[in-house]
Amino acid sequence: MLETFETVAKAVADPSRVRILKLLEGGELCVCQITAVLDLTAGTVSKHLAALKTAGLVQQRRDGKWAYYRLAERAFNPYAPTFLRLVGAALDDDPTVAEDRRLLARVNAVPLAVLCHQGRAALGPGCQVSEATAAGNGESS
Amino acid sequence: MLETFETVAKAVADPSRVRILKLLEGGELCVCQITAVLDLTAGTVSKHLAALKTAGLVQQRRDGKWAYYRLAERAFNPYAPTFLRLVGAALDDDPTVAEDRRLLARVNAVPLAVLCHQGRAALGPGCQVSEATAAGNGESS
DNA sequence: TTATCATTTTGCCACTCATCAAAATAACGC
DNA sequence: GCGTTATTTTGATGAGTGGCAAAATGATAA
Repeated sequence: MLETFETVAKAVADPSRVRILKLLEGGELCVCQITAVLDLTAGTVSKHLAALKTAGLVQQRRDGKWAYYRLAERAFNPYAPTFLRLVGAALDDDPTVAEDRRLLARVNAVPLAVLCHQGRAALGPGCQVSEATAAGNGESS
Repeated sequence: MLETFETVAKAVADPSRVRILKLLEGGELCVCQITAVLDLTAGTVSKHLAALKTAGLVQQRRDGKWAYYRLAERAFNPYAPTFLRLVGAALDDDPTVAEDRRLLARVNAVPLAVLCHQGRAALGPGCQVSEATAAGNGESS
């Protein structure tokens, strides 16, 4: 019991995983979509999703090559719904979460095949975290 | 914001700290009382309490040599009350938590001075975790 | 079957963390 | 002040973890 609780709490205690949960509030997403928003390696995102799944916080659906994840509606972990509600009620005004949602909107405009192949680059200029994000970011040439 | 959330979530994601929170539901406790129940080093318990305090989950009160901790009523961390409610509503039927409460009852029967000095030994026989806890534990002689 | 692509798994590394033992503080009593 | 006692802090250590790169797996298309 304590261990079950610990599993869910640990799953929620990581910022990347919380960001994923907040993204999934808008509906199910493909792994490569999440990867593009978070700007992490696909392997890393996959591991995070596995942790969330083990904790009973998300469910998986496979459609061909793509794997879709969504917030768990049927919870085998008794504490999962409570934590999901908690996360759902929190962080809506967090800047990172807000930015993630903004990026998600652009991600949704890109076909999956293109997105999976190009990654974050498919979002066009102004979305490369690595450079000129904090600065003015005004490359026009 | 995300970081603030993370701090509280991480604080709750450790079994020892959850046990402390569940103990404090019965009212404020001295460090040595918590130490006796959890059967950990005083230093370890102190560090756990510091983490809970940083997360805004508990408050501290000093009375002479003794330091008392209690669940936070005034929360400077906006997520603390939610997590406290969550923990408060959970794990009441967990065996470890139940056993901790049983031990706490015995701890409360011992004067602080004695408890602090003798530690868990002050609880009398049958409370030494190291031996004969999983077994029948029936010493009657 | 073979090639291709999305996802997952696996090493690996840097870093965090829970724990203990011991030293350092804090607070009392003398 | 000095000694005692409770708590906190400080190394030190072993276990766990998030990240990436690359290999392995799953699944489609040719």
